[in-house]
Amino acid sequence: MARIKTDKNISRKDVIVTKAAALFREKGFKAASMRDLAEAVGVEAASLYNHIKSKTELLHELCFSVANRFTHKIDEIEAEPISSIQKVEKLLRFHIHEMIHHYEEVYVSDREWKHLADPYLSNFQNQRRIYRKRFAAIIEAGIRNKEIKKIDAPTAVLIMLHAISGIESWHRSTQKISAEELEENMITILVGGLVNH
Amino acid sequence: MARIKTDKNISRKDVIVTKAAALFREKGFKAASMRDLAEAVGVEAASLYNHIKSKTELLHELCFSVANRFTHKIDEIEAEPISSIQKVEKLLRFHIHEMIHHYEEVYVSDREWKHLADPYLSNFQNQRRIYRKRFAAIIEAGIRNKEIKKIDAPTAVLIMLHAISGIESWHRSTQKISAEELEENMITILVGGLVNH
DNA sequence: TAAAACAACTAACGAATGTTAGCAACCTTT
DNA sequence: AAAGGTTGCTAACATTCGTTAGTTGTTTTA
Repeated sequence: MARIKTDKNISRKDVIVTKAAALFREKGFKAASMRDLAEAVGVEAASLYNHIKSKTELLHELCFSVANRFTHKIDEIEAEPISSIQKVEKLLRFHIHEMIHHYEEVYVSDREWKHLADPYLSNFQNQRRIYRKRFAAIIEAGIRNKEIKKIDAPTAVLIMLHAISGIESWHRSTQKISAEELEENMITILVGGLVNH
Repeated sequence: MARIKTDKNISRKDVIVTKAAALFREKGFKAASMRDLAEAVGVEAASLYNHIKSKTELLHELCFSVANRFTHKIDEIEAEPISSIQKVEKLLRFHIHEMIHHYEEVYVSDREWKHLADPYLSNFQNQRRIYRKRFAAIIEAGIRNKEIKKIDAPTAVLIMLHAISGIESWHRSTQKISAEELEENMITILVGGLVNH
């Protein structure tokens, strides 16, 4: 009976959630089976249920842990006494870091949230909608004081968020530029597309 | 026995493929069942097999019809005697049009190609890789003659392509700006992020 | 060291999935 | 109107799925 290996401060459930993120990212939530997950963890499928309630619970945990990180970050940035364009840049850099260093989680949260069930689904959609509105509000403030081009702010938000999800392809590519170069290139293009020249 | 309704020049198979695109977009390929599709078409599940070979065939058709359209377009644009930045803009506008007017197909091709089976999977990945290289080559030419900022071209391609897939959110939003405004905003931001000021 | 808790196992369940077989109804052509 | 092809139906299949029950082994607690 090979137990799930755990270090201190990392529960068996955490191990399962992490492996689930990798698996859901690779195959998609629906296509990834609990038997696949069990194999990745090194255990029988039924044994997983000593640690988790359901497959969907895994998705909840992933989606909301990511969503909460972004919500906290925008709380923080909104409060800072810096220009709008600096706020946008900070937010973008945070998105880029998250996408680089917590790839699997963020990716799953981004692509697989559709498979959440209510009430989680509605909650998640709400949280996302509000986040985007707050992001758009920062951009709109920047437009008002002429830091940023006259553009439709919600459209700009869409572009920014989706552009960053392109880091997915960077992860999968064989000839990667460094993470730092990637970040600087993205900032150059995206912020460059916003600022008023 | 209610037959699948067809107009002239549109086969029953076409009807099924179109409905499949909508369904795969809404639920994802794996989560959409043939019984769901049958219901959308107005027929029993087994009856679908008089017109198609398999569920996967539907995905092939969708993915490659989209991929081929993009390949043909880049063939066309490469041959035109215009500046690099104009080529980029033309390509972006084509992507935007496709994403606006053939939303379901394009979205499915973009998100669900992972569920293709070999040899289709490899073919598709190849076609995509080559397309992106050709796109990057256009950008690199623009960098060489100083039309475009010094940036990593493959990264720029990722940003452009993924940014455009953000139109997905525009489709789902209730308060839409017009398609024309959307297009102009996207071009402003994306081309603005590339050009050398 | 005995008892309690935790975490693994095997077996199986009911539901859902893609697909096939066999047959009936419809349409087109002759 | 007969014949043949097309398109639909019902029934069923083999798998796979998420999950539960019941049990055994292992670790922690007292």
